[in-house]
Amino acid sequence: MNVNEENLLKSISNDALLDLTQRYGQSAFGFGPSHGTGSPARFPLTPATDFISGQTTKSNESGGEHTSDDDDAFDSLESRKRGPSFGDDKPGGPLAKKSKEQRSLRLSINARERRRMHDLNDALDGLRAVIPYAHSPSVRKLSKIATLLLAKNYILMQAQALEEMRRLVAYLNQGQTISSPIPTALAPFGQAAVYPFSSSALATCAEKCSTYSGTPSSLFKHCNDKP
DNA sequence: TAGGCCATCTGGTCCT
DNA sequence: AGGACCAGATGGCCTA
Repeated sequence: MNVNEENLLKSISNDALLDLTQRYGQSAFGFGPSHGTGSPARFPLTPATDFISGQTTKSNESGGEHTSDDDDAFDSLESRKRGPSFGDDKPGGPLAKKSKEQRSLRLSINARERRRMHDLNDALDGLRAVIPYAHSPSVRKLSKIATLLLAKNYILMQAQALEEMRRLVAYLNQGQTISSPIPTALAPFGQAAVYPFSSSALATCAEKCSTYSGTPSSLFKHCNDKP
């Protein structure tokens, strides 16, 4: 992990997300209509390096293009692709000095580790799939750290929205038992003077973000504001 | 060209 | 003993 990522982790709630949004587009956390078809990518990618080509050219991208059945073959293939310092199957390489059994064991361990990392990447892909950000061919795939940080914030945001809804339901129930039902025209969204929360507070972060058209930095400030 | 991100290898540690 | 997990090292690819 590099210094920037450490800083991101230390300041997840504000600066980190600011940074991530700036890097991954203002439609990060964009809901509804903007989801996938929203604002243009903040990463002006050339056609040759867009998301699609990135997937195809990056042979080791998560998702795994090989199964565990061909691990051994893949192992030596990857070793060849990686270059001289990974001489596990080359004369003079680390494994060359070891016995055949040790080498076999090492290759087996490597394959297992590779499989484990592929599983981890599959899980991260699954997480990316449910995180609301611009899933667009022209937008770079979220990095691992960005995926985790955005997922965390998304969960916090959903929890906040849920809490708002609970408070709203509690308020409505209270109003029905104590006084007459609230007329439709006086629905909470239009009754800041009566309803304990402001209309802006009623709109969940998700709703706010879905209609937001400002800069990413102010978007996340917006979402982090307490009602 | 530097920096970010990634996949892989590797050795160590812990757990079953 | 074998497998899972982890962190460090390394090199490749891509972008600004």
